[in-house]
Amino acid sequence: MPFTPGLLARPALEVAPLLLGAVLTRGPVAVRITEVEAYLGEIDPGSHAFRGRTPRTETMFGPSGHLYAYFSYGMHVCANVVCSPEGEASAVLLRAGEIIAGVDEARWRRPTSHRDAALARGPARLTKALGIVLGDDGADVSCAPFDLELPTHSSDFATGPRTGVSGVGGGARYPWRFWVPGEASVSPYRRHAGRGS
DNA sequence: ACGATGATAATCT
DNA sequence: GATTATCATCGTT
Repeated sequence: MPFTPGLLARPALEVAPLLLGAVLTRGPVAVRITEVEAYLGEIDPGSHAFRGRTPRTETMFGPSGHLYAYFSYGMHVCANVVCSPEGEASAVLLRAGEIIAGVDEARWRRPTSHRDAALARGPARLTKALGIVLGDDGADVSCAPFDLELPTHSSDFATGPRTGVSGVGGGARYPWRFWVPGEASVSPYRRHAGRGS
């Protein structure tokens, strides 16, 4: 029994700090999570689920403990851990982590990364290093090839504005990014949120 | 170190 | 047809 499933059946804002320091395994590769973002679904303008249930966001409305994987910017896959009971769309985006097992495999998948600290620094890099693909959407994180180990006690963490979220959902209004201070694998803060003009 | 830009396709309007 | 929860690369300080 890797963890108590009930722990994830709570709002994303409560689950997010629990996932810092957690270890997510997929096959031979494992990462220790160091940076996440909370998305609260229908009340959150920055969430995919803000405008209700669609085919893409279906798993976000499903039971907690499953993976919400989506395709982004034409070439990237990002992964969330679904939170809250079934029917409530709430999830935590895995933004960065440190590879602690299967480093060789991760290096092979990410040949452009020349430092190990950058192997899983960024949401799309993390999924690439773990080998998560769009087909993993809806997978149970407690079943093979996945495994999730939550830390026994929560570690220190910092919070700040979410990255890459444009419009009302971004900025200081929703400081729902959580990270482990002083971690080399945490992505640098980007202030520029929107594009154009 | 930092900022601008192109790549590239699913999803939604 | 517009938008996007991004990354790598190339330019300038």
